[in-house]
Amino acid sequence: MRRERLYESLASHISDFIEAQGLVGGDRLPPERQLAAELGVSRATLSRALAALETRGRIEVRHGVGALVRDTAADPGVGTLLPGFDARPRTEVVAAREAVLAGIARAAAVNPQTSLRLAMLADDGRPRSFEHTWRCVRRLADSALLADLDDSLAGHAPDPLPSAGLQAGLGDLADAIIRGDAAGAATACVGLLGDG
Amino acid sequence: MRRERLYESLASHISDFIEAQGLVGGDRLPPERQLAAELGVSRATLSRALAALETRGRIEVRHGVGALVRDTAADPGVGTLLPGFDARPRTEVVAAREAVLAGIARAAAVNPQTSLRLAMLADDGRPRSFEHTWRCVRRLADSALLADLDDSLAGHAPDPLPSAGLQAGLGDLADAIIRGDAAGAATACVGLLGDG
DNA sequence: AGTGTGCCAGTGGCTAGGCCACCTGTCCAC
DNA sequence: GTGGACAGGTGGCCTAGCCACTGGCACACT
Repeated sequence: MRRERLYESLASHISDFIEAQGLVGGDRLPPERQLAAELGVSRATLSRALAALETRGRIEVRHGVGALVRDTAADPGVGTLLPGFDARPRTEVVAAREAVLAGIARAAAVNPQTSLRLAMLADDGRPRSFEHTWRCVRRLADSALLADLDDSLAGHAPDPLPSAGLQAGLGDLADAIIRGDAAGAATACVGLLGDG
Repeated sequence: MRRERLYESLASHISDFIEAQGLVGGDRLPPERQLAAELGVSRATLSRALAALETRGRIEVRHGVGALVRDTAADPGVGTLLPGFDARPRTEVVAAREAVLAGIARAAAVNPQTSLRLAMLADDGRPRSFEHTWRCVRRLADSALLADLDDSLAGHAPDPLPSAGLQAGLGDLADAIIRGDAAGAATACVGLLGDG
């Protein structure tokens, strides 16, 4: 029943604009002054709309640079599963899941069991997948509670898309766990879900 | 380390203000014009800070009425999502809370805001308490979700008792955060709750 | 007395224009 | 080649103001 605020509907509009233009991670939106003129709103209002999109994790606004589209696996609708999570700023959910990932990695690194470590090694020539690696790490960590927390947060801070950076990160993670380096394993998880 | 935006630090400040004034659900904040004048910022910036607090669920802003404090108890939080903590092995709960602690410490270390760091320094001669230090760190981390997770787990992996080891650990934690060393801050949290 | 109606003061929403801080590329001196 | 100065473009923030919405009040009417 509450009237929608202009900058809120603007945020949706810009999100559609990103989609329509086929912009992907790293691409830049037009400058605020230009975009405001094109959309027929003041720069202040447009800026608030961009801020709203930033808390949703859709873009990243950098002083002196511009508004950058963030690479995100689109997962509309999952928010209804766990009401409350979707109201949280996306950066918080990402930080929380990364904290859980780090905890799982730490637990996996201190587990003396060795057989599972082998399954984590990269197949010859084939790139490491997040899903496969992570499944092995979770089993090695052997904590149902941490795994549940991971699942709860996964829908809202989803698995990262394959990329060169992800490959390197997964490699660091696997190496640290095989070495039994708990601190290194935890550190390797930071940034794994996307540059938060 | 990204410079913090004024309206973001303002949001934290106002959140503290709500706490300090003892405002509860339904209470009204001062009008924007007055609050902006008292805080020495423009009304536009203050309004953006209020918008940020609204997306965090801390307040609700109504056109023609004002900014109303929201009852945080009404938010079921994460605790209800993961029932049956008591049934989990204690080691798992401890590991999970330590993971959350590490995530909070990491977030605190990368927060460019400096004023809160000073409050974390040990009082002359008096031992550092876990409660006080941790309260400062959580504030610095500025993540409602991680704080909720911490609260949910705290009842089952309670705060540690004062000891020489705890003193050293808290010192390491504070030093790392003041240095802005995220990895060090996270590592300092391991073992803090006692090797249960 | 009860009821409805219009008004109005106070509130947030939004605009306009401007100055400043920040980033990045370029160009020049070394 | 390398490092520093510089300029253009960008977002951050401010001042000043008008508009839209809400809620309570006085006033009329029943």
